[in-house]
Amino acid sequence: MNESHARIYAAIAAIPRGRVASYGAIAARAGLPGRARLVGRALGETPDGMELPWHRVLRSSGQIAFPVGSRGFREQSKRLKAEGVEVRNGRVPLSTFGLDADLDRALWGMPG
DNA sequence: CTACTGACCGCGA
DNA sequence: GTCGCGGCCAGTA
Repeated sequence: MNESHARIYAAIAAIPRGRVASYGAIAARAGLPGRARLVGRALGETPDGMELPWHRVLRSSGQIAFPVGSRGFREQSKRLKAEGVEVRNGRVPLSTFGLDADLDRALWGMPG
């Protein structure tokens, strides 16, 4: 656990229910542009017991990062559908469920 | 030190 | 839609 991880977790925790964000976007929101891989690593090291909407984090293509059919894949897919997010072939249409500019600003952007 | 790997990304063909 | 390539960087051998 370090500063970077803490900021990454905070950014993920801010994703609203029924919405998703990409690894790259989370990295950027955490003040770590270009460090998408670090986000993946941080998620893999999530402390036990920590509540985090990790299932709302996808690749920039909208694809679930886990191998199709794996435990993680099924779990993530299940959780997303459970909150109304459309998952087709392990992929989510970011144009519909991704954080658009307005919502993004309302969430993380600098409030006027 | 090099080499390889990994819940990634963007660009070009 | 597919491939390939370079970028990113922490961990491990």
